[in-house]
Amino acid sequence: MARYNPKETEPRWRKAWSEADSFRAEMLPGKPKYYVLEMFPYPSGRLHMGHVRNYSLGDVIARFKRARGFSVLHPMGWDAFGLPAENAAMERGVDPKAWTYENIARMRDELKELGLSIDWSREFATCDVDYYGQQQALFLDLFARGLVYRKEGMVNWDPVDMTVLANEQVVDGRGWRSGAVVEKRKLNQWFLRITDYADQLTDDLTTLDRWPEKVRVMQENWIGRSRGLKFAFKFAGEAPAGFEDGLEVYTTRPDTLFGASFVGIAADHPLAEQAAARDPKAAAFIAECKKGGASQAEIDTAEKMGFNTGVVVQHPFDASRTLAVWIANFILMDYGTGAIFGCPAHDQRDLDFARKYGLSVTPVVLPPGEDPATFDVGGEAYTGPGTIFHSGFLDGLEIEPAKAAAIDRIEAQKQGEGATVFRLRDWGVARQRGWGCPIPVVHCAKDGVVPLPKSALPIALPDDLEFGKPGNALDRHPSWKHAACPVCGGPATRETDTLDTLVDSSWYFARFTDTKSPVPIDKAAADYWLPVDQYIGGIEHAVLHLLYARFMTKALADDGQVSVREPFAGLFTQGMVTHETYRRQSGEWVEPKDVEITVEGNTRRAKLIENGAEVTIGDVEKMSKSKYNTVAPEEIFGVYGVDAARLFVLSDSPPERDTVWSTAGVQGAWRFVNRVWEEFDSQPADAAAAVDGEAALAVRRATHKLTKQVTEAIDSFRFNSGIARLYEFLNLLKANPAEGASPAVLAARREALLTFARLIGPFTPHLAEECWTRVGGKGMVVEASWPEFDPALTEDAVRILPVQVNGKRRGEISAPAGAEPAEVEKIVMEDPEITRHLEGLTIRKVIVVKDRIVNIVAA
RNA sequence: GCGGCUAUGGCGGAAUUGGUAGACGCAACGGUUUUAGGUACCGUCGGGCAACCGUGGGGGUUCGAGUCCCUCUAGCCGCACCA
Repeated sequence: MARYNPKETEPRWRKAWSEADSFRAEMLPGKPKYYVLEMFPYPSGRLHMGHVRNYSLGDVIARFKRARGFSVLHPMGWDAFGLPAENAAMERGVDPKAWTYENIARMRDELKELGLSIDWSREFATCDVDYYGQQQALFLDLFARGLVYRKEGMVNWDPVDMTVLANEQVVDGRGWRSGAVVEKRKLNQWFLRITDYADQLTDDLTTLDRWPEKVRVMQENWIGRSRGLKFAFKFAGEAPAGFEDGLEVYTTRPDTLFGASFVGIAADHPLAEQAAARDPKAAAFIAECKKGGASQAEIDTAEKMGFNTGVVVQHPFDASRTLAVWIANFILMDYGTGAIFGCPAHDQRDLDFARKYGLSVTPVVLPPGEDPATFDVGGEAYTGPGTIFHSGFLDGLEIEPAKAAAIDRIEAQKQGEGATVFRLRDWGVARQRGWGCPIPVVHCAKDGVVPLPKSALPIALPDDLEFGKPGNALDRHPSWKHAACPVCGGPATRETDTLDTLVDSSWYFARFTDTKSPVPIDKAAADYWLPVDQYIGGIEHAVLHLLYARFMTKALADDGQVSVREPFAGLFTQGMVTHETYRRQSGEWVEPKDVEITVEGNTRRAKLIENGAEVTIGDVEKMSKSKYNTVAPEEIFGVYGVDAARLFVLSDSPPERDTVWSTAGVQGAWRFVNRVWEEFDSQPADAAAAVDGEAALAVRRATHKLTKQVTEAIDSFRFNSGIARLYEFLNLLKANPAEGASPAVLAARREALLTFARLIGPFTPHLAEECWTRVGGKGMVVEASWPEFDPALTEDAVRILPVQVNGKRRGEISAPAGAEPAEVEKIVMEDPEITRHLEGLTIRKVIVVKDRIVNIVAA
């Protein structure tokens, strides 16, 4: 009996699938479709364990759905524009394009080695001129619909990457890739009107019932819809220049308007700038405010500070009441109108501010049960429910009706109106980079910004960009930017900004439905395949990519290019692959492969293989090059084969959780692979057909039960549980070996093995084929249908029922499946082991849960 | 601060969704094979001598709770002076 040899079998089966073109996706009208997509990789050049896990997860679903009769689309491509290529170019003087395509070639080989059921005929990279040319067409379509605009505005500038970033790409005040502290700069920028879709993007979250709750919540918070009132205060004296219509504020608590004691404006509010112009003290205060950091810790500890501008406004409901306008450091210019009214009694920040500057604090919401004569908020603002008081026409109302009444009154006075405000800002998409999709417009001295006609597309990147120094290589190219204006024919300058790479990934899933289409999206193909039925990727894209893709889909739907309004019907966010970290005594990181672990009792120790030096075992962390805790997939493939590696990453933890890579773990998977092969190899290929007898029936029942369990486990993303059932079943087969078995058992085993080979197909596809062939399966597993189970055979004929007395387990009995309570009770009462515990007790009640359990209540 | 999630043996995790807690794997321990073993195979494996006790702590509902309710604690993730 030969040991299983993955080095020989695995490439052979991959070749067989490839030759049979097994994974080509086809539009078959009579068949249900299923589109499985994993987030496409950035071609860094090396496959890591995170990729192995991500693509193995998707492959399980793809192979499973294919076997279940779906026409499956499971494509692969490359998110290939972006800064790493430019950095490599700058550091090593290589050409970004050549560097990227070399990386793609290497990673393609590694991915193919994983044995994924991918339709490689649909492969593309976002840096293919065909793809980004189509993206330029799409950009022009959005432009024509008024969803693209240019605006001079404050933008996030990453001084290291030397480019603008979207709000979503700034994390804790730092660039998401470079980690550099982001600066504010005033630039002329390209924006997509994602805020036009803010309502839909919020509302439609409720339709995404196969998305993780967590991601929906994160998106909802990011969009940050709030409903309230926008209105303008009239000035008590003469209105400052530019404020003839008053000072506009936004509030979600119009019900507390009578509790207002001041008006606050942001330090960069135009009115504050006016104050600074005439008063050096105001200017100094504003400068002080701007110094404050944006980090979490700094905001938490920042004290409320204010500066009274001397400007005074009138209360909208009582012109005799006036409110001073303060510049305050806790008000943000880019939310709402950059100005608020302060109601200290019912807002903690306003209260802190009022206490510091001795402003009045008037409660206007009376908590239930409080005495209006004595109620006082003290040091803590009251934000709970209650009845409005001290508030003129609002007195006696509850909060919600009071909000409505206040809005009605303001609207009647023509001072403002109910308003919805979003935290979401428009998406700044221009990047000052040379390795990206050029924006297809020109700047003409006579005609201004002119979009190019589609006939001019693609606007290809020049091949001789010079990336040796920082900054935009396109901008400094000697000739590329010179173009003719399509309107007047005169000389014009090409836009040298390129599109954010997140634009590339916001529609690639639609392009996969027809990668050869002469227009961006082939409507028929998109209508057949979209939406993506199961999308799989990391949680880190919960807001960025997933929000942009949703926006793009809605925009394209409104443009008639797709029919769906949501791109991803199901989303699964998988956990990371982690590993222990190791350090020398000197503090330097050490790679796992250089470390030997020894175990004494419950204590694990590590030392260097090289010289036995003591190594400190650190935390388990995400595999990363900087922590030296990576394990190279190709080395694992070389030792244990691809199937063992796939099996381990799928079996160890539930897919949504982080999984800890361990050599011992993959060895366990490897043992399973070998045990499976042994079992198939020991089965005579020509077993008899007769299937009866007790032992044979037991094997058959177990087979059908297994089929049911594995099917359900895959359907519900509980791959680790499904694999555990497969392990269990193998143990059972070993207990009923082929050697010396009756013809009936041999036949039952044959059925079991043919089923087993198909059930392991999604997890260990190569092993599945080898096993299937060994016991005479017809064709290949990838062509075979998923095994069906007979519900009648998934249940045991005889049930072991635990018997409890007063909730404590006192024994067990055997009863036929489906036995009636009376019948079961009779068996129980004949069991001396159980009745022993009932001596001297009176039976009050006997609870029999059919096929489950018996509980006797006695006293 | 707000929102979300999690807590089960030495470890990763199961538990038919209210019905035998600890499946399956890893580690450990014992054994067999082997010239040898960081191989393979077989066995043991929550705690306790036992009655019993055990799913982060406390309380509750129930014949019965890892699962439902209340409460507390710890940890993780996301967001945030958002008006």
